[in-house]
Amino acid sequence: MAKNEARRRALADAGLEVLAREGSRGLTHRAVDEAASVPAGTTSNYFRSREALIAGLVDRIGERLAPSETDLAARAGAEPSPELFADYLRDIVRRLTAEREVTLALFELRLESSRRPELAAVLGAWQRAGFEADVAFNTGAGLPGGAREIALFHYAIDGLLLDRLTNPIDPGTSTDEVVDALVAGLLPRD
Amino acid sequence: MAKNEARRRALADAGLEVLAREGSRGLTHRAVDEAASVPAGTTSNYFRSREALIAGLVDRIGERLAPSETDLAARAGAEPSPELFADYLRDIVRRLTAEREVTLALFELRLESSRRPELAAVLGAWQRAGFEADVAFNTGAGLPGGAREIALFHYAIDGLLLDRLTNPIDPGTSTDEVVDALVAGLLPRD
DNA sequence: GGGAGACTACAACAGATGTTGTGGTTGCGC
DNA sequence: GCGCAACCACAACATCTGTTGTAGTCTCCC
Repeated sequence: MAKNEARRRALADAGLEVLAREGSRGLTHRAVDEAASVPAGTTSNYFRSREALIAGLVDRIGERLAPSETDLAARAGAEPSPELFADYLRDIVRRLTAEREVTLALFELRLESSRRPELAAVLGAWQRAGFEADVAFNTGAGLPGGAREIALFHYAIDGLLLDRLTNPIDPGTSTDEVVDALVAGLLPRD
Repeated sequence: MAKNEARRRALADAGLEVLAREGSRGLTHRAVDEAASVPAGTTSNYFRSREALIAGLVDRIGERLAPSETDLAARAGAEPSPELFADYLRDIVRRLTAEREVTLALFELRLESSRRPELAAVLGAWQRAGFEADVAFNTGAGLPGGAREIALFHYAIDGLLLDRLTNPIDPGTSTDEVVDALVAGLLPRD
């Protein structure tokens, strides 16, 4: 049993890279070894089976996409307004677009979870927790909109990201403009 | 060279089934043979390489998800209104949710196209054509909203479908309600 | 009914992949 | 210095996969 956590994280990161670059099909122990520049067999030592490897990637993606302390602090400070909400949203989208690799890997994992119950449990719980945190922040900040409205934003942002990271149907409009239009439409007035 | 079109379609359908059920990783010639209940090697005869197989699936998905004649006729008949627009949208979402298999396969292919330029070209063109048809219908029907607004609907609907087909974050709200909320928010007033 | 051409079943092979085992090395407590 | 346990590199194996080739079968037109 391997326990070196730093190396484990490095391997998981390499795995996410492979997943984004080559897709679920290319995600093999050996490919991760190569991406991480470690001797062949190392990934097999840390993640004994392919299933374990995927589970490791899910854990790691949770770490990578968790809001940082500074983000949370910034959120807590300012006073609520639709403009602020739009600011946050633009930031999130910008970050996820920049972390293209992780975001694409997350889409892969979400699809994978549609056919692996044990993955669905872990990933679903993580997603729902994030969603509920968003709702809590929103209501806590005195912004309009409850769970339903926040869910709408999740749907739209997910679809937007998928579009922008693959084949944009409307490349003429900037991503920020799209986000603003979404906020204008979906955030309840007052 | 094989030319039996009916069998070719049957194989492509089986391929989409495999793609949805097992993911990109499980999509192999032999798996398609099995799903289609044909002797091993048949899929290899029709789709000489894995790439050709994927291209075949894209073609087939275009056929499967094209709006039917009757749909188009129904669209052409009625007089435009936001309610009608919502009706259409609910129908589309219902249909894509029911054809879970094809929709999931399409998501797989979209992700795959993010790393296969030749796939991106075909799939991207198909997507953009569908998008432009939606825009044309919308403006032709005298409904408010141009390309930008229709794009918002595409994003939101895609995200909604992905959510509903994998791990719904807000199972309490019915899909129809979500669509209605989207129309209420995103369709320009008058 | 016979022959040409298309279609199909099946075999074969090289390379990739998941998984397990086996030694060797390293670092740490005593 | 010594032993122990954790960690690591590497080899090996059976299985799966993509791809190609070949021979058999069917169909349809003359």
